[in-house]
Amino acid sequence: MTVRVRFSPAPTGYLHVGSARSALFNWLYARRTGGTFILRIEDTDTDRSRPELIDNIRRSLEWLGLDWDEEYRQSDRFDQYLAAVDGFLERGQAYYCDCSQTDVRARVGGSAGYDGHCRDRQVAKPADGSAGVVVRFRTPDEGVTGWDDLVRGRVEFENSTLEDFVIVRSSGVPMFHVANAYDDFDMGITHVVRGEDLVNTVPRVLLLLEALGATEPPRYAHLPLIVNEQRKKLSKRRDDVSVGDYTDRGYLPEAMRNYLVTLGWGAKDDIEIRPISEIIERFDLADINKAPAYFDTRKLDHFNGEYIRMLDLDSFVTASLPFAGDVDEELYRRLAPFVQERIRRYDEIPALIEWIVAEPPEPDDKDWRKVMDRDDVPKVLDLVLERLEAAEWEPDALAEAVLGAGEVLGAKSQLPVRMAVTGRRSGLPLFEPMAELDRVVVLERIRKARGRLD
RNA sequence: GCCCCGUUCGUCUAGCGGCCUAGGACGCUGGCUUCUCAUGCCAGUAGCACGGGUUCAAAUCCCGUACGGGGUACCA
Repeated sequence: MTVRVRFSPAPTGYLHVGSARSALFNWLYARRTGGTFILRIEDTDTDRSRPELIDNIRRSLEWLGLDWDEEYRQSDRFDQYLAAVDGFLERGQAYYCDCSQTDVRARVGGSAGYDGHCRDRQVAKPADGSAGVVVRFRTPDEGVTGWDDLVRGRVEFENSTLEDFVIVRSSGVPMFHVANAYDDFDMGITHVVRGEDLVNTVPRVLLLLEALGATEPPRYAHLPLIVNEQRKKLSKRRDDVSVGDYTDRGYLPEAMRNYLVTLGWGAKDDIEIRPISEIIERFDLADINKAPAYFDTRKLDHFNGEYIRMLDLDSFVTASLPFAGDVDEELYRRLAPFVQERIRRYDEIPALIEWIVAEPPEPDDKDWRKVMDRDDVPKVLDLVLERLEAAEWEPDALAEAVLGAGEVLGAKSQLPVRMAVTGRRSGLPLFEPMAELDRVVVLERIRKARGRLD
């Protein structure tokens, strides 16, 4: 049996990390088994779907390196779903219902559900354009519907807890459950891999599948949710989680993808950071955890730093240059080796190089005092100034001039000079970048700092 | 309320009855390397939610409790 899996986003928002993880696990399973990975846009909610978001979702998947083999859009297939529903209607598996939502709520009480009011009322098929009539699927009153979930084991629902749910809106547009069941059947989906928030839709889809004549439903694997620090499902509103946000902040797709894999799954040999090919070799749906996982950006940052340091110089320069701001490319290339081992995200770059390509930042008061409030600092700066006037303008000579001054005076000289020239007490190695600056600029910065000491 | 589910270091995970005085990773702490910071390397820190069973033996199996989560739409 050839594996066929699908990632089925609704285009109602940007692709967020939870959905990305679902897509990733589907993709991994397809690639692992030599199966087919399908992208199916579930845009049956015509009010909420935003066509322009489809492109964003596709781009985010591409960014993550998740390539798909087939693509469908449910809005292209409404006719087929409706034809299937006609079959249900003819066979008495579904019926028209003209109850308003407020009527239903009044009868059923505050809690949700439907009381089957129209089951046998023989509500007529509405004439075109008439509002207020939906199609409901007739669910069994007894028995249980269950399945063996690849992640969670046996899950069962009492059919009595399932109300006759709506499958076609009064607008005539089919709803999620039918579209989902029809497509999984029609497309020969063998495994449904998605978030745990969808478990309770399975019995409905299973019933629909049966009504459709499917003899063998797909296997289901429900992934544990990715949660925020409050242990709640990641939400687009509360949490800053769209994949695009991460590309903007300078994360590498490989790092993001690798980190996402560790949420709910772990390789048996304890190696977390590894090439995607090795992950594909080892991945299996049966090994996925049941418990929710917290999306820890600190660990993501660590992964990203590791991936940044794995890059060769050319790749690093090409990838990070757009984040570096207004810099000459050749100059940036010379600084890049020092930058590369110091950052975990590309958006940290500007702060590291601003003293070289522009002006140093205004020093932090505490840092300034910590470095400069020493009796020997004025003497040190004076001597450094004197030696720098005459020094050959290249890194080794600059180091000798500055560090030598310290030795002569028996004082620390690197930190005060760093503070004077870069405006900070930490950062890139001092002398190589300093040699990129003009002598007059460096001398002026040191004199200015020296002036503040009197 | 009703339905479904989860629980191994602060966090992510390995573990699927003996190899576990529970392993790895992030974080944190300390050390070495070093022009600062960072990288790299080394060391340390901290956990099987609780209570009953089953078994010669339980983190691993069963039951209960507690806590947590998901769902409960003419969203998906």
